[in-house]
Amino acid sequence: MATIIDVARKAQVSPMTVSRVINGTGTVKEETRKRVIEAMEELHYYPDYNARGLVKKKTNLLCLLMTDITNPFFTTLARGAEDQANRHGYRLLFGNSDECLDKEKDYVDMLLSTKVDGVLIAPSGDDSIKHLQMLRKHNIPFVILDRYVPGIRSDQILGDNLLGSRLLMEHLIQQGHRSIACLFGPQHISTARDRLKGYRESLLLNGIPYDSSLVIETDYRLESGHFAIETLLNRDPFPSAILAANNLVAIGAIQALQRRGFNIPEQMSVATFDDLGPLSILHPFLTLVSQPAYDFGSMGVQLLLDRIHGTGSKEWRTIVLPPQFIDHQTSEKRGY
Amino acid sequence: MATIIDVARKAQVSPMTVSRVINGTGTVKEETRKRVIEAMEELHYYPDYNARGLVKKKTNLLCLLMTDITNPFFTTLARGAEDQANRHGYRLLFGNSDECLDKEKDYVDMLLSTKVDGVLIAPSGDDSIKHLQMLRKHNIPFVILDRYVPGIRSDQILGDNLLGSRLLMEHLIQQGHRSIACLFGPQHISTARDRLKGYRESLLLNGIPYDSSLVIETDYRLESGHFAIETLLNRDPFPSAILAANNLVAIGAIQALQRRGFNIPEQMSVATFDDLGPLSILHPFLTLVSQPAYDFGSMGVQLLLDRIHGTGSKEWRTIVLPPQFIDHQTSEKRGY
DNA sequence: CCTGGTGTTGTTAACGTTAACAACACCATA
DNA sequence: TATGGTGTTGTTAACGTTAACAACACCAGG
Repeated sequence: MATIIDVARKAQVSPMTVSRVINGTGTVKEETRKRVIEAMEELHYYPDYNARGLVKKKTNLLCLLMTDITNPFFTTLARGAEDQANRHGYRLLFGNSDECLDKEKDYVDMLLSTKVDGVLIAPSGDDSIKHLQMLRKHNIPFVILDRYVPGIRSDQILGDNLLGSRLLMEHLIQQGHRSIACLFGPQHISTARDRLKGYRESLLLNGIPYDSSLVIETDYRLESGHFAIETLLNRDPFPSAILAANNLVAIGAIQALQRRGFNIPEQMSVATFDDLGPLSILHPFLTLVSQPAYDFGSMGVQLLLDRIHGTGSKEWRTIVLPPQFIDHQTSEKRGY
Repeated sequence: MATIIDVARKAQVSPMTVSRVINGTGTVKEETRKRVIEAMEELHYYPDYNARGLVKKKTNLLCLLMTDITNPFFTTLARGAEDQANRHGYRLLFGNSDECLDKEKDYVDMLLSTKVDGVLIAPSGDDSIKHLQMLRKHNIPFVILDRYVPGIRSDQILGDNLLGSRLLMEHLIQQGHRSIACLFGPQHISTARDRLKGYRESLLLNGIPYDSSLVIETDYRLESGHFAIETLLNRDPFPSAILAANNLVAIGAIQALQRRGFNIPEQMSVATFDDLGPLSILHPFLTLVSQPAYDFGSMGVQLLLDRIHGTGSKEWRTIVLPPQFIDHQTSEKRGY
């Protein structure tokens, strides 16, 4: 509750001198500095970041806007971002768009009023371009994470989903699978497009015909994994392996299969993307390519700060982080 | 970049009139209101929350300070808090103390400068009392989540860990286990104390002698689950069941056991606390009591807002949310 | 003794917003 | 026609901080 003026009065100096002590700017006699510090401590003084931001036009606030905090990929990413931001004296606001364009818009509006210094965003989909253009118009630097958005250039940190998809398919095919279902994700999301593309390319490369009755759309949520299995069960042929759009769809699918009495992985191999938190360490069901989520966050902040401070390259930078192949059935790990 | 003054000029009114339109306070002629709104849109005007906060002494910012964002319990809790905060027009800042008192202190300092309206905190332990007293001294309302702190009174949302522990023990004992190990958590954390207490009481109630060689300390982290198993293996007797301090310790223990060739759950039953995200849906290894994490967050925000607005009771309120017993081995769910 | 630099401190105004009050027009009523 | 209420708008000052500049003391060098 004490202000810089209270401190100044107590230390018998002007507020400006106190400000200099706080910020380490200008020169202050050692004796005066001591008096000021003493006064600050006695009054339990904390500078007001908002007032400071008002005059400095800089809030030291970043925002990380994600599509789903409860997804382990994003929580780990968030940790990376948080650590890196704090290390550089920035605070980090979290937002959750829930894969929903409208919620994303609400957050962007809020950010414009909060006057954040920069934004890390995992876009909800291609239509997010509106929001990105809005940020750009207001001169708020941003870094795109995980999903690229056609039509906008910016700094971005992406995974290689095409390669990831191919790795999983090669693995399945190598294991002898020829009838592989693909539960693909929403096509307005770049990761889902690339993963589907990888599926088709791998089939082609291995001379396996594309069978549209094995290919089913999902929405990246657990429930759509259930539905996909129901649909699949009514079709012919029934596959021996599944490439799932993402981790949640994979879980949903496995759960539905188990309910129907299938043994996993004996009667059905399941491969998918992104890790699933601590439990996956000991899970024998899944083969997956994971992404270095922590690095997504920490490098994202790094790129963003470079842009904010004008350090680093003037060009837009795209960093592609390599997928890591993990077969939980054999505990085999390989980097690419 | 446009300010309220730019809008005022464009709409040919005073800034105050614009302010009235924005906030819906006072009276403004319909025709004027239209002109103002038009001007705001043309200029892409967004009010500056910081400037507003400065004069209103209210930031509409809350903070949720947790011990570990990557723990599914807290991410779900975070979702509950976020949804509830947004519903009431509040923004939510997230913080991660990493079970570390110093990091917690840094966050509290930061919050005092950020002038948040209120704080939700899952304390790192009993020593957090310093930080809570600091908040209180600065008149920042707070709600304690998950772990109580002896010596401080406040609004709080807690689980019933004593009951939870008993439920798990009853279950194990009912299944015929007599030699049950306890991997207990840090004793400066209330949840760990209560869980250990439940262990001892259940033994007593069932006439099973307490054997200190079956009781091992952990630090709530995955690795300490490993170490605990190593220690256990060198001791006599070897248990047939384990009560693990929390979800991560349980995973660590299971992993270590599997490496040693143990079949889970045939050769060892494992019971623990809190859910583990989507994967646990299909995990056959664990028996656990989970807590309604989403409600922790959403009710916490509710309590906090009541306190901030002065609505609700003057008395400190403690809400104890009941544990839910889940046996993933049988998919049995029971509420208590 | 003057000059000019250096070190130290203070003054003023501004950042964008809103609270409190003032002012004025308009209308109905006595 | 005077009175007073109501509806609408504007003016001033304040929130807590810092940038830009001003001011002054002190000392070395000519």
